[in-house]
Amino acid sequence: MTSQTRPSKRPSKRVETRRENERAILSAAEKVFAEAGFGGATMQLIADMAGLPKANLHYYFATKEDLYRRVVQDIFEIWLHAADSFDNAPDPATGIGAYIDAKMEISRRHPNGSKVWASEVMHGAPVIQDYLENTLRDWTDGRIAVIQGWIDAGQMAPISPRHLLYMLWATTQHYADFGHQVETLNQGKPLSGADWQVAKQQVKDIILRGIGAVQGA
Amino acid sequence: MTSQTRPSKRPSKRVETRRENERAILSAAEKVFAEAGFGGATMQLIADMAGLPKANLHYYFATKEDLYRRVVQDIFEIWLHAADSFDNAPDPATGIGAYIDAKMEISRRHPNGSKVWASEVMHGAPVIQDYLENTLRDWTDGRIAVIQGWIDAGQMAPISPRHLLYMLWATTQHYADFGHQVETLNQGKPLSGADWQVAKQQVKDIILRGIGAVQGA
DNA sequence: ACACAACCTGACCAATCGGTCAAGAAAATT
DNA sequence: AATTTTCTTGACCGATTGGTCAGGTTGTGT
Repeated sequence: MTSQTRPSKRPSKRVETRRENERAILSAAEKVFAEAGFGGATMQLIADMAGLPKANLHYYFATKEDLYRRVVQDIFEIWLHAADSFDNAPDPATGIGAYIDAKMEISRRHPNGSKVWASEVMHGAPVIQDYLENTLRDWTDGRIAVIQGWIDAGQMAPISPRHLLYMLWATTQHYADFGHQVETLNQGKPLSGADWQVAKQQVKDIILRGIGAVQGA
Repeated sequence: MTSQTRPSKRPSKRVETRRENERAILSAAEKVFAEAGFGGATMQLIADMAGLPKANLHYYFATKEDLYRRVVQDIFEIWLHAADSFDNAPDPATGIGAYIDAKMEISRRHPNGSKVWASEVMHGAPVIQDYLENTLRDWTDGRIAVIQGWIDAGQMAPISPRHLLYMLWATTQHYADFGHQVETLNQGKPLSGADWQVAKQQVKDIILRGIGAVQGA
């Protein structure tokens, strides 16, 4: 009974430590990669921030690129799942509005992840090109179909769904990727809760009005 | 008469060579910095691309950081002057429309510069923080006043001028910074002239409609 | 033609990087 | 308690980097 034959029982100290260390490393790596870029980041800096000796990082992640890949993949998951609110929406105002909310919240809560993602794409997506060509392309095609459905149903103006998606991505991610610029122009202070509320509302207002989104079925 | 006492005459071979070399270096540097980031870029790679020995780079630009600073500053100038079309516009549709056109054209013609700028800001603006705090802040305040004037004159909806600017920056720069993603989702082919036309028109349509821009005085 | 300044560059260097490894510590298994 | 497995870490290494420098070349003014 004291043994851990049942996997649902309290995890062994080994497993727990491993999970903690991996989380500490990934968290530190996300921050360092976001602040310095892949080329500017050093394993030593990540190790220091994670509170572990450098050699220990290489025990959990064989190479710098492996570690980086994990960070990018984790972000991609979050990024992709933000669109769950997109589906099953009765009308564009609800669906797109919820998507904007979700993506703005990601920019607010995961600014470092957003930056890593942006950096990866900007440099030609060296490690996640296959994700772009498969997962993201499929995802995009699906949402385009949904938007086109709304257009066909006369629930919004006949715009290009694809470019609308780009617009949503750009506008929401700007608050993370260019957060430093936004902060500098905000007297050097981070956006307050109220500021975020205004930003979020304004993005929704302008875009939803811009595409002539109709509320209700 | 054969001498070059008059500065307006044909420049000496020395001056000409210097200008050519500097331009070659800056052009190569922009590309390499955009593709690899500051940390990932190497002086050797820039030198190879510029067709010069590495030591020669250090003759024209003392350090890697000096070279990088010049690249960023040059971009900033272009970026800033895109707003000339903004001023003296009779109404929001004309002014903002022209600004969108100008910035979309920059994304199309100077994608590398855009990426370098984005990368610089994303990493906390280590070399152009003072530009952000002074030049850009003044510039921004000025345009905010212009937009507020339009709002007060009832020529557009009462939105937050500041967040509108962020939206314009984000949407237009997306086509440069995330150009690789856009291209991947476009069957892996670069946007055609027609594609750019559609993108440009759509950004203008949605935003101008979104802010309730009124044409004419 | 001469002298001076500007420009060019191969060879070189100290510093830093990602990654390795062997030897030991800690935990799990028997 | 013994043994095996997993984890930890300081010391180390080859490779690459930004930057230097001495000596040569080229252009310019006199």
